[in-house]
Amino acid sequence: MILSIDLSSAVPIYQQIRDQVVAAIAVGELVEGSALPSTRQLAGDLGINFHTVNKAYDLLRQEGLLRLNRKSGAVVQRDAHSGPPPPGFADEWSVRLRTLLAEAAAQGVDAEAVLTMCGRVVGSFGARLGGRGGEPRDGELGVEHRGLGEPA
Amino acid sequence: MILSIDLSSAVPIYQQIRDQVVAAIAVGELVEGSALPSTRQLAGDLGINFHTVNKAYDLLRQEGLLRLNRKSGAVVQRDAHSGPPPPGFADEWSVRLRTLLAEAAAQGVDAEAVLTMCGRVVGSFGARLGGRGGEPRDGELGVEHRGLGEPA
DNA sequence: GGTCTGTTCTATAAGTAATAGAGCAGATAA
DNA sequence: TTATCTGCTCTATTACTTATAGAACAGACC
Repeated sequence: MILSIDLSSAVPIYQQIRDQVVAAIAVGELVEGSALPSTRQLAGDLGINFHTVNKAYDLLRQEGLLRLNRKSGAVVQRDAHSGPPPPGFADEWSVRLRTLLAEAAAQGVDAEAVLTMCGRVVGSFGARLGGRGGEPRDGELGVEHRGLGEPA
Repeated sequence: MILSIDLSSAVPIYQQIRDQVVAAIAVGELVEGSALPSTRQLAGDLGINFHTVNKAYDLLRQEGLLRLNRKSGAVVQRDAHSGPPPPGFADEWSVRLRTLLAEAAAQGVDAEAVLTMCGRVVGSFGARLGGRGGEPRDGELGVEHRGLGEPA
């Protein structure tokens, strides 16, 4: 998994981290049991403060996607195959879905195109099924910078 | 169109207003040419500051959905039938779509269910086609409060 | 003991969200 | 002309968020 952050983005850093971990779980790059690097480690690799990583991990824990403890560090707690979503998730999520799809509709993207894009995205998630990937069981996260990063 | 805001929500008020105008355009409740109430009028009806409404309208103008001028006030500039989306919109939008769909996938919503929900939402937008609604051409916005609103 | 982990506290600087009041320019109607 | 409406701009304040930083604690591991 390659984690990249964009310091010049309007999206907060902690949210960029969260979004990318969520995407990695959706794709199958991270599965239940996968270990993530420690907050200080990842912060050092990304060149940011460890409190920012802490915030991202804490958010992921609140969403039920991460398990944190002193013993084993940060471990993925659930993935697409860990069972049904928590109660109430679908309702809350579909509200946001409606808002996002409405934006495309208002801007003139026709219904067919919208559903085609949805299908393509969802299809890209299932791509890694069956194999469970090449033992992605360790916190080997690549690091990539965009924006204000020095070339080091 | 009924505009309701939730003062206790984590979503900023100006964004709630924006989202609901976008949704109204997607559904067909507002079409190209529809007039919206003035900033001060809507602010008064909602019991909020007119600068907050101003911010929402300004956002909608930046997105190309609203036209603002001293003469005619706030007027919807485009809807689903006003032609193709502006260049670059689809790219930027699909990034957000991927993030949102990934969240559902990671939480265990299966691909089929996700696409079903997408289809249902998109279908609800096309519901008002053909008729163009019952002349929704005036700033007759209902107002509804949730959260900390006094019963007045 | 030393080092790693998550966790918690305080603190600061910069930015955002929402409030408020005042005023200007142009268009409209009494 | 006067009065009122409109969008628009300016300053200002309060509260919250974002990201930084340093310090410390408890538990696990070698």
